[in-house]
Amino acid sequence: MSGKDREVNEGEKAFLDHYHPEKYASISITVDAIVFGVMKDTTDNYRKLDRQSLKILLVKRERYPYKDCYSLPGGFVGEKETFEDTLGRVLMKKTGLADIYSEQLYTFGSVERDPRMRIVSCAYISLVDINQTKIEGAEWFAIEDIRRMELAFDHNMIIEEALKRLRGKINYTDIVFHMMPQEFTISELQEVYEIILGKKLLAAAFRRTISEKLEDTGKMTSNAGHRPSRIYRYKK
Amino acid sequence: MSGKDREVNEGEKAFLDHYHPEKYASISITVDAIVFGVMKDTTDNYRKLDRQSLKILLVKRERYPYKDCYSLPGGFVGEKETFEDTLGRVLMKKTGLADIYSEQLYTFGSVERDPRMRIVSCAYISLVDINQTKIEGAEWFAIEDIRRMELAFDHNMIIEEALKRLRGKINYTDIVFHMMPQEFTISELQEVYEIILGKKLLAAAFRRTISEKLEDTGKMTSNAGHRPSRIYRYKK
DNA sequence: CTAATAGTGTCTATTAGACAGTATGTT
DNA sequence: AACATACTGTCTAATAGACACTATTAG
Repeated sequence: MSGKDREVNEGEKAFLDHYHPEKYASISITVDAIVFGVMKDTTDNYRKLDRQSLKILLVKRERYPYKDCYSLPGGFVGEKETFEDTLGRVLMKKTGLADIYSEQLYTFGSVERDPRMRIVSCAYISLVDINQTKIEGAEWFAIEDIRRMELAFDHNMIIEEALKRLRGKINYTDIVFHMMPQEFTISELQEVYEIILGKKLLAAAFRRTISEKLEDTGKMTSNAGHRPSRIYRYKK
Repeated sequence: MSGKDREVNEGEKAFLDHYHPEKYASISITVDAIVFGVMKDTTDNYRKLDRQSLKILLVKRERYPYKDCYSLPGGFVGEKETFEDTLGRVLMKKTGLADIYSEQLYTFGSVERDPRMRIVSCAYISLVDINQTKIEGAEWFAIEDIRRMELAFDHNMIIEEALKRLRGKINYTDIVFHMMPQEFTISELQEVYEIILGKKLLAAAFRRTISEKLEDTGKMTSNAGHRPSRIYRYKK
């Protein structure tokens, strides 16, 4: 039983007519997005595979506070706006992204996290296939580089929490595929798992377990300087 | 880099001096608690074990909106109050509980979830050992009964989400033990798992896997009308 | 003795880890 | 040929499911 379509009795109606929201605590809410993507870093050695790295989209703040610092893309939730609407609006405006996979991460509400006033951040994790998207106004940063930067607010901490969540979910969900290109090799996929989990996996075991989620495209890689690889897509 | 102790330059200082929070969107935040506990329902048959059931604490609303409806215990977050502080304050006031295990569940932010104004709910799951606590002002309800009730706001839905989270975490964390009495039998523990997972488990397998988390108290049950059971406590 | 639960033993099926060994492109 | 990667086969270890079997109490 929730909201709009509910029947309201006389007593409640009278109560609502005299309710003054202005007199309650003034806390603002922002939605911040941790947008993850996987990027290929091309190598010079013709024989070696391109290594991939996990990246996050950051924007440079144009205003105070933390002017000129990098931060997660985010913005204030409007009074008639759902978190998801805010997320979509903010991502479009600050990064140029539209319609990407997102899920709520956690809500950060410590009192002093923003110097302006009490601002609570509802953080969302978003995953994109970097190849399919054109970014405007934001830049991709590798996790290792971000760890050496001082981001605005508590955003360094938020990113670490996001990584933990990714790591926790990768083995019992199919979220990784939101970051993968349409077609990929098992080795590429394995490398993404390894980056997120922070450890090497055994190729044989990985192939066995992952293969049930994959569909053979019939294509093969070429000009790799070594044995070609089957190209797969995510099944279902 | 976050909040209070940060060095602030001249430009940012000037900006903050002229910042007026009042002119931004007015959204209120509540913290709502889903307090879970396990209760023994005594049987008449001297031979049968007492069955247990999973319960949630609800309070009857004394004010509009949803006056006289049952709802989750909750309350508004003060401007200088963390979510955890609000949670503690609200739980103490509405249920008499203090210092109980809690973790953030999810933040519910749909626009129409409260008829008064835009109110966002940051929901927390709390787990208590019912035997150790005295409840004042709230009542325990079995899940099955709650499913047949119409709770205030979107609280029915929030409870379902909380159950999903419990179910998801029970197998890779030790959270259940927050709901268990200090000492318990493996059968009792197994029943709690079964209630949360909504399915029967095989006793032999359950004993094997759970035993590493348990410590024998040396005590046994008695007067049970059947073979006595070892009594354990949670190890570590 | 019987009902009801406690607790063990064991066979099987499934899955993960380890790792050797084979396959196949490019230069 | 040699390098780098792709891919397969197989042995082993660990774990979960199934289920029969034994143990122990109160009445």
